[in-house]
Amino acid sequence: MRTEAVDGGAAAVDSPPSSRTNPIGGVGFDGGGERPEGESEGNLEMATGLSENLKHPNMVWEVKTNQMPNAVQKLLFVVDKRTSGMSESLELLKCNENLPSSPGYASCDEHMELDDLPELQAVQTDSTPTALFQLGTDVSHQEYSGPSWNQHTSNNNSESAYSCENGVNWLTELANIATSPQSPLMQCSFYNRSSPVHIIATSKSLHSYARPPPGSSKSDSSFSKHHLDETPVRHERDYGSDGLKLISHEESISFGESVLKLTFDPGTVEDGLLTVECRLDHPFYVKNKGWSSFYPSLTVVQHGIPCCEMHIGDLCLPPGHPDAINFDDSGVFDTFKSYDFTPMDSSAVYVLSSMARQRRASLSCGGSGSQDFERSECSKNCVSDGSSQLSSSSLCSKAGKSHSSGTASTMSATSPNKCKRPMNAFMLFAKKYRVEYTQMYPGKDNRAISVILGDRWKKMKNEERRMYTLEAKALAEEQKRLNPDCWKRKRTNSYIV
DNA sequence: GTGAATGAAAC
DNA sequence: GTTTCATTCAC
Repeated sequence: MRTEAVDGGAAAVDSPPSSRTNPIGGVGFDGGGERPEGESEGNLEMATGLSENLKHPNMVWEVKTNQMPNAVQKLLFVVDKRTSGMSESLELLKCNENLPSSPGYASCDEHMELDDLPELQAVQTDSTPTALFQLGTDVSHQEYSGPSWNQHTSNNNSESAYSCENGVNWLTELANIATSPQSPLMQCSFYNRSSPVHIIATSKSLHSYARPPPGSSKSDSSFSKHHLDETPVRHERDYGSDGLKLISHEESISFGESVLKLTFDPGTVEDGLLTVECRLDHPFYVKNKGWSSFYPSLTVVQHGIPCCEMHIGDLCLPPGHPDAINFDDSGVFDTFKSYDFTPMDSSAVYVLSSMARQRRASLSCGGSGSQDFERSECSKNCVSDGSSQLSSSSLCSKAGKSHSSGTASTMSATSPNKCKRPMNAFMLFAKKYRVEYTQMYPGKDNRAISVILGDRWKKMKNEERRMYTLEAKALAEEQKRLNPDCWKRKRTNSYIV
């Protein structure tokens, strides 16, 4: 499979005849060759090819199977920016990795209650393989009559409701496009959707294929046929009904980038385990926690999605999952109130923050509109997330934890103007591994753990530290923007009224 | 409240 | 160059 830009400022997902294209989303599995002995686990790897600027990664889907580990299919999602007006705004479309709980889905969660988003509709699916996805600046999604990105969409979608009028705000149009039924971002009904989710959704077949074959090993063609013949719905129907339980994670370097290798347990014996590679900042929707990632602060900066910290045992849900819908993540969404994004941000973050602002205005909840107040709200929301044991985004961290420590929780109501310094790279590392080390060395005092952590930190290679440094920088930049005085050194008692 | 680590930023 | 403070929690 290949993806390439086409003329007219369009992004296209082209599926050559020879590719074993997964009909639901344009990611295909190349099931060729024999499965290496001893491997019983499906291995679906996804990687996002990052451009030099992390903010604007080219999305590269990479699919491997155990049957043919050396055969890697890459899907590069490129947006042609030649067309005027195709600002960075559209880049969000290529930044979405579209995992079941990918950033793109944030905008399509019914429970997000985005007042200004088009109403979501159940997406019908059919089995027709998708050949092309195209977005043009002058053709709004509802007008597009060519081969549909998502042919699993309902024909009776309320397209007319989203009609683009002259002079419509580009961002609004973008939002419409991004949230249209045809948009890959909107394939959010887990059981119906295509795209990323497909990664997991269709992995059932991959898994089944990866399992020890009932008889002789399956051939490439059989796998291919199996894939093409079955509709996504059939794949997804009984897949992940209870979510995917995260059972292990590790960080590794892939294509020069730090990636997370996650292993999920679908919960059914026949499905085996699912191994996925994704970016460090990839958010997942976790049962009873909401959006979560291993690097919440990176996620909020990269995708604008405040997250809780993800842990082993977390149950990842697709946004369309009933449990996901029932989870009240309004607090997470309200976090967007904290960000004062400008059109210069030109990202999904800006779009979402704008929506959040509109929503806030419509709700007219009153109270201070100051950032500080909102940050307090943010903290409160994070803390109020009782199901989340650990911190939410570091930007929205435990500042509001309000335990007795007077110095640490100075962002409380008593000193609303005080914000906490963002963590540096080591602190992020320490926070992440302190628990692990504490368990590893039971009985060790926390100070001793700190020594071990410091020692470990010094021994780490630069590339290993890089992810933390990156996250720390992102945090610092964000904090500077939101609170330039954050690093102001304490003048004794001066900030305590 | 202290301490133990590291690092960024203010003094 | 020095100081402060981010996290964490037993003490």
